[in-house]
Amino acid sequence: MAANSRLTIATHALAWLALARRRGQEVLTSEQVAASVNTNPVIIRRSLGDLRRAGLVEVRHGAGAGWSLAREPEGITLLEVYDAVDAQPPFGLHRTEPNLECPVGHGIRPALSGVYGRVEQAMRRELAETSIADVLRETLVN
Amino acid sequence: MAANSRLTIATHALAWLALARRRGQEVLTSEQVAASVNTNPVIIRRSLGDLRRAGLVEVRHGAGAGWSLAREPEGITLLEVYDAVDAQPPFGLHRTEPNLECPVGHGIRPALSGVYGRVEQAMRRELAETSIADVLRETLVN
DNA sequence: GGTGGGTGTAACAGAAACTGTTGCAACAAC
DNA sequence: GTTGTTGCAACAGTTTCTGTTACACCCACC
Repeated sequence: MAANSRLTIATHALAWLALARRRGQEVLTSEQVAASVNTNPVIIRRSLGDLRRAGLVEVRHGAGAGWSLAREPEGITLLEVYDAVDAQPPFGLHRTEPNLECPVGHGIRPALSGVYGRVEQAMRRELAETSIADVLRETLVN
Repeated sequence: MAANSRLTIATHALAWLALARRRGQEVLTSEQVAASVNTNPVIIRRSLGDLRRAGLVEVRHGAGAGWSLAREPEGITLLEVYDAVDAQPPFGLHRTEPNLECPVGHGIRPALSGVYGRVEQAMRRELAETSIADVLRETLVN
């Protein structure tokens, strides 16, 4: 599968909004964000639409419209962004149901669900450690 | 993308090999494994081929051929299986290069690589905590 | 109250990845 | 040799994501 870049696009957009705000430009259009990410404005609207539904950004319509952060960048963690864009989980179970008459086929799905759940929890703990402000700081030193 | 089920298929095959061995049947054919996973034998050969290259299973050719574990199931961790099947990493960077003239576009890829690396390390630590024997034990209580 | 710049969303094309399938060469026990 | 099995290439089908076009809707501003 194509590597999932949704979290990357959304984080990029948020970091750019945070930097623009620090520079005094509160509102950016999807076209301005798209110019930094180097993609189509519709991709940005889809991504920022997810973030708006999660309460991370706000949108203004009409003339002079555009997007702005709904919260301080220090308070937005990558875990919230991850949940907002609902990227696919790292591992999937069997696509077709295994043979339930085999003892392994019968019990392996709940067993793996437990392992995969712990893995995802570890991932989430790590994502919660980093904020948009952290990403922006790291970005600007490069 | 379709959820990645490679780790699931490989782990299922290993658990089944471990159980069969405990029952006195050292060697299984790809068709016997496929019957438990409920898929095509070629899928199993591809998966077990990855595990063979990683030294986790052994194969015998000719008549009476088939697959067997190369190590004790207690000593095979899901991290080794994960590395053997090289599933895709959970997050991808931008598909097209961002605008390098924008300060965010310029520095965000190394910044995100750092975060994503820490997330993957957390995932790997968790995968290393579980062995095939653990999975089999959990499987048989369900 | 128009007007114009921008968002919201549907529809569709293209690319990429994975699964599943068929077919056949290679191989080794018997 | 015969037979059962792996190794692998080639291809179709499905799914998912990205990218693109098109158009309705919205609202600050004149």
